[in-house]
Amino acid sequence: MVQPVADGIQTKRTTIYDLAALAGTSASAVSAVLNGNWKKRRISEKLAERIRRIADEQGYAVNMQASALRRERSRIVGMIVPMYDNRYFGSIVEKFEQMARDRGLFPIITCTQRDPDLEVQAARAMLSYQVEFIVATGATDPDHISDICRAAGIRSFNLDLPGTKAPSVLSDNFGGARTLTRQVLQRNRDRFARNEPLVFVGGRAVDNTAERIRGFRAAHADMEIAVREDCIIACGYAAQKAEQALTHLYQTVPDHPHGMFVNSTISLEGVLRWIKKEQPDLLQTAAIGCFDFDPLVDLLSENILMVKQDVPTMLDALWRIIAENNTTHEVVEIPPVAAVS
Amino acid sequence: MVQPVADGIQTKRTTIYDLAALAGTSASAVSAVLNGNWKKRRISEKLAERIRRIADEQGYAVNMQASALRRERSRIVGMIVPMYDNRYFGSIVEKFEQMARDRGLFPIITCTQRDPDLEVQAARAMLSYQVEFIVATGATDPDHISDICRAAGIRSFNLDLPGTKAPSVLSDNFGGARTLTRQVLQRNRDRFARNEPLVFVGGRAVDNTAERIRGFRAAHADMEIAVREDCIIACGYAAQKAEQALTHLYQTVPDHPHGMFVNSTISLEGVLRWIKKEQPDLLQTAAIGCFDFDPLVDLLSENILMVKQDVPTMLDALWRIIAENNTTHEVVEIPPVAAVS
DNA sequence: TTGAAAGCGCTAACAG
DNA sequence: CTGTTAGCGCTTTCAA
Repeated sequence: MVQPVADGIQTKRTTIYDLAALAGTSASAVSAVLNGNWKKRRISEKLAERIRRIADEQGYAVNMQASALRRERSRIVGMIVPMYDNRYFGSIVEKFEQMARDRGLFPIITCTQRDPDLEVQAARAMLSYQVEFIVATGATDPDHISDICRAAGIRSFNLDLPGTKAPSVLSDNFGGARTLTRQVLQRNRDRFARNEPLVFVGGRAVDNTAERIRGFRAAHADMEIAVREDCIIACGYAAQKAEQALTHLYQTVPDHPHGMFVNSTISLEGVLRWIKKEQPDLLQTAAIGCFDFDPLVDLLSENILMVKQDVPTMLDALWRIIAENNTTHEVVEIPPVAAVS
Repeated sequence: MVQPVADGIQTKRTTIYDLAALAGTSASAVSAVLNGNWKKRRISEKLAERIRRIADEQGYAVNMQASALRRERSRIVGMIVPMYDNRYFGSIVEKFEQMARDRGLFPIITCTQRDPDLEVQAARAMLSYQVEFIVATGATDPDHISDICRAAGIRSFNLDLPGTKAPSVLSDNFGGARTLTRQVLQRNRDRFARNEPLVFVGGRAVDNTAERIRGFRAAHADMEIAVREDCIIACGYAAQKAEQALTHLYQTVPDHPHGMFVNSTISLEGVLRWIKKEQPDLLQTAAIGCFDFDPLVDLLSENILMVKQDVPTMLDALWRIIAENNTTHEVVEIPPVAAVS
């Protein structure tokens, strides 16, 4: 049954039938041995050893498509992620992959460019490949993904952005933003003798950003500084949007504040571009807070304070919920950790 | 055949047999219609339409495990990538995914942490899931992956780092490094009146880094500046390694040069940390070149010149080679693009 | 102790 | 124009 070989390349893959023929036994024995449940079948140690040796020699690899079809279990787990343009999602993916592999699962990750259609398409593709569950990370429409999964009878989980139709694990955006805002206000007061509110830049005024704005307000209240409503700008995450927003703000609002709360490193990129072009000394005259972490930013200025979302703890919580397997749609909020230089 | 439903969750997935029963036709008709080759089978437009409607109503999704098993074609393609800690690999993955989807393929990406064992393990896992080919990106041992793939009868390709047993697409490391080095030397001469060689920091002294060192030397020769052999430090990519290397260099080599060629943004992170701690005015007294791009670095200083590897062109070349399907192990070198502020 | 056989869901050849 | 059937590689009963 071993197929013709040309130039060292097998045209057909080795199957358990090939191994069975080579070992003078049956496919079912080979299957049992290779799956480690041969003690249950009381296969002789000798046969087991021979089968293993031959499988090794042939470089045999089980066909998971066939195995999954028969078992009705793919061992594949899916994760949807928006982009790879920052450390945050990068570390989420790295850690998720590793934790999945540690559990004997095969992770497939798709990056959907913050595009709702692509998210849905990706979820459907994953379902076609029989994933056991989907983690929707930072999805623009998590509930839609939950609906699709539910219709297919598989579970889904939300990470980073919450939904109402599946359990969610996210940062404590309110608490994190409140602490960060307070630190920045304090530093402006102590170091720059500025007792003024901050500008808020970046994100979409729902979900996480709404929570962060709430924390932003609470911190101002804590320090008895009035929020400037005309300086809360949820212009989206893109760097260019943030840059444009600031250009516009500084043109139209002459008595603007100087310190800022920036909603992500991506938005910060735009903010810094604008600073470089229009207000090059701003980093020496006011503090900035960033709800996100990048080590390069840390080197840019002493006056940019950051919080880092606690990815390891978030993923521990996620996998705990996955393992628990109950049907409540709990929301778990993980405090970010300070990353102040 | 439609299974019991509890709480809106189907316990069993809909199959083409369910659809066939619902439509009063056969599974093969359903299959043909859903695969778009129903004109070949001359199925009536009316039946086709009914089948499509019912499939839609049921939220049917083909089981790719079964389909792949039968077709002996998975439509899955694999990519191995080292880490998600920089923009370069991030953009490679984003673009690869998109190009795979555009071709009706399903990309699975695994991040292997620059760990040779993990690379092999990942390749084997992908083969078990019947990938049609594997792209090994920045692999520590590309030829090992090629061997494994060859034994399984599937093709492999190298990206970013070359191998001898599969086609390779990489940056023109020699040319890129030569140009970048020349620019930095020139800027040191023009702006800082320094006519001295550069320190080379980061990477492993093989493959790409060896080529870059060659370009580094060539540029020095071009400008008639003698290379300082004791200042070529291929200490690995990690930020901390670069930081330690510089600390050591400046302690042991008192007459060191000031300008630098840094081999990646990750190494640059360490270099900048060292600068901040030990030589905070260095960015005002010498230029630095970085073989890699990050928009945040661009904001850090006017005196850091970068080249950006040309990911779109590299991936176009990669997919061209994949499509060509011939057996030569060509090496394609793509010039990086300037990203000088 | 072991092997034969059924069947997971799908596709394609073949037979109407 | 359409349905029946065999079989992809594997796992798991069942029978010996």
